[in-house]
Amino acid sequence: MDLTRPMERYVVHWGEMGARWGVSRSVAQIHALLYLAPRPLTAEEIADTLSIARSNVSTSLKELQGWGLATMVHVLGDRRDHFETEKDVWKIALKIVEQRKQREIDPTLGTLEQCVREAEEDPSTPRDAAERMAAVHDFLANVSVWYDQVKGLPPPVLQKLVRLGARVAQFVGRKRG
Amino acid sequence: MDLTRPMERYVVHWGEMGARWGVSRSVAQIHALLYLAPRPLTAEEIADTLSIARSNVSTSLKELQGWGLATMVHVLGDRRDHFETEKDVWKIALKIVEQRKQREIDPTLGTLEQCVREAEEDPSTPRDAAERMAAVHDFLANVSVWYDQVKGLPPPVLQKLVRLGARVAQFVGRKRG
DNA sequence: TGGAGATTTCAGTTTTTTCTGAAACTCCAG
DNA sequence: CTGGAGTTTCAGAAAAAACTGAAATCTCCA
Repeated sequence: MDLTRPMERYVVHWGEMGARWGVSRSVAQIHALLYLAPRPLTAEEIADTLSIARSNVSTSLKELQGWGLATMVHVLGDRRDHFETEKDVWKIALKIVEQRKQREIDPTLGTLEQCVREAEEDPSTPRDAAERMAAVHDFLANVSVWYDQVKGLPPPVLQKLVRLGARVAQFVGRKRG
Repeated sequence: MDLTRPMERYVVHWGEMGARWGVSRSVAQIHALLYLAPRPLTAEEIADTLSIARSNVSTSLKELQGWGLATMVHVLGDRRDHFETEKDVWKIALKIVEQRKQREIDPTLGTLEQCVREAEEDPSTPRDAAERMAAVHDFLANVSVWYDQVKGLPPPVLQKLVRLGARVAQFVGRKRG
């Protein structure tokens, strides 16, 4: 696919961003490309457009599919696989958060629980340390539960909430005050 | 400093987590260590405890200070620098988010603005593509403004909001409905 | 002023991650 | 079957990131 200057810039920047957040450059670039593309692309088109190896595209697409950020589709009369991505930014964001939660936060909660339990049993671990670990655990658990509730809300409602911003705190304050 | 088994496990896990989120292992481990430590530690103690080079500790501490996650303090009668970290998990979280916003989101907003502007001027860039870039920009801008409002709320209020979870949406819905 | 303790810098090494290209595999039409 | 288009796998190359140790710098005090 042909990339105009601004599109290229977007894709490159998105690659950098991905890298800073623990996703490989290629994966992020491919996602950005699919996001801008007017139609599903084949792996080869992607490789050509971004100048990366065909095999790299294959691997990266698999990873994107694992994140739920790319889906394979077929075009009538074409034997090749084509790929596209969600275009709704809110849905994209929710998927990313969901995945990171599943892959990192949830396992961390498990580990922290064990740490806290062991720390409480172990007489040589200072009480303070155990309490601090517990504080981190509780924090993550709270945020996790919050997210599970919020993720179900339809994007427009989420948008409304975000637009309201801190004023939500006042609503809530009044309700309880 | 002596690390008991559970503490060691905590520190190691936190190191892994850091690595997955774009912070070097050492930096994350040092932060975890300072978080658990009962008193400010010297760079040398940190190096010994974590078995990493003294110079690495120096660099990492500087980075942590840059994030606002470690502060230098002095102990009476001791010439060496000692380091400690915030113990309130909410405050730690807010600092991290604040920094990532400043370092990554804000510059990204700038880039996206330019991309969108150029894309609108450039006749060879499809209208669709320009609109999609704009959608990402607007999304990030919204979240950014939201965060700026929310970060000022005192941690206890934030906690309350998180505990309320999705029910906040209903409050808001009723208020407007 | 000099020198010991403390810290930082930085060039080079090690480790980790990412990417490539060739080979292997799959699937289908002829 | 057989051939070719399409895709995946994987061992090794390349690139990027993290880490080390030695030397330079700083700082305080006798």
